[in-house]
Amino acid sequence: MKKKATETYQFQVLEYVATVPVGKVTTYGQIAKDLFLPTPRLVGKILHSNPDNSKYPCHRVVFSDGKLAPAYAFGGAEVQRKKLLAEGVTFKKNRVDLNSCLF
DNA sequence: CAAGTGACAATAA
DNA sequence: TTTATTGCCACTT
Repeated sequence: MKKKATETYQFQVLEYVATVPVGKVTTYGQIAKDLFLPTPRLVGKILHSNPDNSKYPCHRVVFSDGKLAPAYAFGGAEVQRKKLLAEGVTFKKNRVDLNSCLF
């Protein structure tokens, strides 16, 4: 696969998400911070424009509060919660325990 | 080429 | 604790 010289944040974010190990979750702000994105909104846009949501574990990306995303691709926040729980992510009531699962 | 849009986050009340 | 509002910039059309 050939990469264009125009390295958009898109690819970086996708790769970052792919780097997140199972049983861990990351927040949009965390990604933005690590990838030096100007704003966390871009992460959401990028993931929304994700070329292949099945290839990248976008379900491991949650809000900074530990809340799940409104879900557009993975079938719903409830489904996402169940999926993350199956991966070993600890949940706190309605939020992800970022204290232990934040990558 | 230009304008609109948005899987957010931080702050305020 | 919650909801509400603002700011932010690349991606999509």
